[in-house]
Parts: sequence; C-alpha cells; structure tokens
Amino acid sequence: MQDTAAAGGRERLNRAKVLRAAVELADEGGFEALTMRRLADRLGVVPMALYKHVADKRELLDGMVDLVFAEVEVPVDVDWRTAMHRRAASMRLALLRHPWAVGRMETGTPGPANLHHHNAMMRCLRRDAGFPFRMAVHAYNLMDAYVYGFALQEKTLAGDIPAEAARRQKAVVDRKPSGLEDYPYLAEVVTELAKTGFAFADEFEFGLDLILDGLSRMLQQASRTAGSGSNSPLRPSAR
Amino acid sequence: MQDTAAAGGRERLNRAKVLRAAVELADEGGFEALTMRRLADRLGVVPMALYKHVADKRELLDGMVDLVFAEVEVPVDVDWRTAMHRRAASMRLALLRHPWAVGRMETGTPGPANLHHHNAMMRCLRRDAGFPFRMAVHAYNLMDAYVYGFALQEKTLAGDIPAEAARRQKAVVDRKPSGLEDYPYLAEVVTELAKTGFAFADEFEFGLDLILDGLSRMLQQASRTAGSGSNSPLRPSAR
DNA sequence: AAGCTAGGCGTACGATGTACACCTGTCAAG
DNA sequence: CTTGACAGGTGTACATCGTACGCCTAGCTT
Repeated sequence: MQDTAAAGGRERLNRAKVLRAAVELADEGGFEALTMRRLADRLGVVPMALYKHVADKRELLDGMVDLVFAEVEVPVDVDWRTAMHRRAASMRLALLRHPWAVGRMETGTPGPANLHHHNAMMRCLRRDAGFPFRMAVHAYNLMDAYVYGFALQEKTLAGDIPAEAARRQKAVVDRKPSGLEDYPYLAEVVTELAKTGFAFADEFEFGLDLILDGLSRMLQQASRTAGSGSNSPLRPSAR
Repeated sequence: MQDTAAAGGRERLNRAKVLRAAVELADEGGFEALTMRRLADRLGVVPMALYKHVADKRELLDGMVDLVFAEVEVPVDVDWRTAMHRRAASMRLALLRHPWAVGRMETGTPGPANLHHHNAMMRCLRRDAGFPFRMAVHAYNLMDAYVYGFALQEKTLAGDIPAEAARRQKAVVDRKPSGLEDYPYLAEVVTELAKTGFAFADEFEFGLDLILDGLSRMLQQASRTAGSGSNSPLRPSAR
C-alpha cells in the first residue's frame, strides 16, 4: 500500500498541507511530538521532502503560528469594549486548542495573519475607541500580557497533557510526611479548590473585566480632561 | 592543565554547584545553550558525571527554576498593595535576569522556594489584605498572569538575544515593496515607537497599577457590603 | 522529441539525552 | 593497618533529532 502510494499517482504536497499536518501533529502530541520525521510519516513522505516546502523547522513554526493567528477574531462594528472582550476570549480559546502555540505567538518572523491582527487591534483602539496613541499602546500591552499569561497558566495547570497536571498536584499533596503543613495558606488553596474545582473560564472573565473596567475608566477621564489645559494623567493612580 | 586537574585534587561536585553553573550557562547563552555536555565542560567534568547529582535534565530544570523563585521577594510588614507591587516588580526583574525561566516557572515539580513563595503570597492576600478566599485566588491569578505575560513579551520583543529582536523589527519594516502600507495603524506603532523608544519599565508599571487599583477598589467594595446581607458582587462589572 | 525543473528519495553527519559498565579515591569497621 | 563498601567521576554506545548534499523521475514547455 505504501509502495503503491509511493509509486502511483499520489497527491502532491504543498506548503498549506504541510502546515496543517504540523498543527494537527502538535495539537495531538504536544510540541515535542512535532518532529520532521513524524510529520513526514504522517504525510506519507520521506523527511527531506518537507524541505521543498519549508526552509527549516523555524519557518515551519512561523507558518503554524500564523495559522493560529488566523483563528483569532477581532470583531468590527461593535463598541470597542465588546470587541476587545471577544478578541481576548477568542485568543484564549485558540491557545487552548493549540497549547504548543502558547509563548510562541510573538516569536519568529510575523506572518500575514499576525500583521493583520495587530493592525486591526490598533485600529480598534485608536479609531473606534479613541485612545490617544501612548494609551492605546499601554492598553494593548496590558491586554496581551494578561491573555498570554493566562493562557500560559491554564496550559501548565490544566492543559497540555492531563497526566502532567495530575502528577504535579500529586507531587504537591504527597509531600513527604508533613507535606503542606508548613504552608497553611497553600494548603487552603489545595483543599478548597479540590472541593469546588477550578473554573478557568470564570477566572479569565474576572481579570479581563477588571482590566477593561480600568481601561474604560481611564479613557473617560482622558476625554474629560482633553478639553481643559491640564496635562492628562495617563497613569492609573501613580503609586 | 586539564589532566592535572582531572588527576589531582579537584573540588568535588555537588548539586548546588551543578544548579548554579546551569543557571549561569542559560543566562549567558539562552535556553538552547544549556546542554548536558556544555554544562559538564564548564564544570571540568564528563557529561555523565552530572547524573550523579541530578536525575535527568527535567530535574535539573526544576532546580534551576527554584533558584529563580528564591530571588523573588515577597515583602512582609507593609500594606498589601505595596507588598504586591514590590513582589511583581521583583518577579519581573528576576525573569529579566533569567529569560530562559519565562514560561517555565510553574512547570515541572515545584521546589521548596516555589512553595514558600506561593504560601507567602496567599498569606499576604488573605491575612494582611483580608481578601475573601475566592477573591484572593482571583487576585493571585490575575497578577500572576499579568507578570508572566509581561515577562514573556519583554523577552520576545527586547530580550533573550538582542540580535533576534533587531532581526524581527527589520523583518517587519523591510516587508517587500509596499510593506507596512497595508497596515497603517501598525505603521504608526513602528514609526512612533522608533522615535520615542519603548520603556518596558513604565509599560509594566502602568498595567500593574491599573490592576492593583481594580483589586483595591473591589476589596473596599467587598468589605463595605460584608456587613449588609446583600450577596456581594465578586465580579468587576459583569459584562 | 527534447530537455528543464519541481519535487520526492537516500544517505550521511554532527548534536543531543542518557543507559550501562567500569574504575578509583576516601573513610569506617575489624 | 588492612579491607571493603560506596560515593562519585569516566568511557563507550545508542536512539533520535535537524538537515546538507546529491540523485532520480514525472510532467510541462518549447
């Protein structure tokens, strides 16, 4: 079968197929499962054949990351706050689908979907919301840091591979004889969250709403003081 | 000289020395420079000698991460807000000194410094600040997500290896003929920040203050409604 | 019909983590 | 003082990784 496929008229490979297969492979087995050899196997091809479509593994990763960016929506024609809320939620879900992408979204050479995404974000903040330039940069950085950081924690605490998370919790609980008794406040967290569970979606919403609240408050304040001559305070409360 | 050192009375290795050398190596050359062989070289020893002190590379990394945790201060005997501010700044600086640790602080098996740190954090939030349990968890998650996420961006945009950052900027600017002209809002960011520069420290403070503002506002509100019978709204503004 | 080229194949090399067997200096027990 | 156990350094070897280099062939252009 493999011979017939190799000898007969098999579909030709192309860059898009390689990238899609790579994403699937990484989704299924995690980042370390993504190997040029395994990727070639999955495509029914010899490892070196891949190099006719991607320059090297770094470029392959760049392409994969851009596919993830393409999955993230930046809504238009809604007020900036719901747009930012939806895009943050959308980014979180994309990173939940592709845990291997966490921490890699801004590395490597940015692809077209990446550039489009960032441009749409800045347009929303500047034109739609009306943030002054520096404040838009601040807002963007803050939101991105939160989303990426949250995705990172969600991945290491719950996701990637479930067995890993279980092992970690076990390691904390079964800590020698006394274990957590030296750490009463940590013990509270472990026992309490073991009872009630940990809802990442709610957790995410909490921080996101708090941040968006702060930003919109600051935006109102900036537009209020815009008419007067006072130099507007662009920082939250200063110390 | 190497022979004499090998033959003569060289200092014995121990776990702490191995960990310290590993941190130095990763600090200097980045994560991918940390190799069992190179680490052994630096210690004047054969690769397999390391395995008498660490079980494998994963355990080595666990130990290294715990050294980073040990560098992060959680101030006591100050009000919760300055404590949290100082600890966040301290964490950011530690991750700036050790970029390889970004995204790895909560992976692997937690070491003693890690446990101590988390316990101290929860103690500050629960006992000193007086947050109710769920709110303390929310607050901790929010702050950690922000700090880790910010460190991630700071590392990929500025740090790790400077040459990398320069190459990235170049790649965006020299984008074929038209380049950024399809992305006017992105272009604004590139040109504007090229002029004025990008102060990560200020950027960090902005987001941190905004978050701490939100948390302290929420804390006041929670303690105000604590006396009355109303079910306290533990969420920022809910949509 | 001729030959150019895109794209798949095979072999090979250096780097990596680490299993396994060995050797040796130090120190406690007899 | 001898002995023998053991902690700790050594050497060899293997599977797996990314990828450089050269060959081969099908199919399209001329």
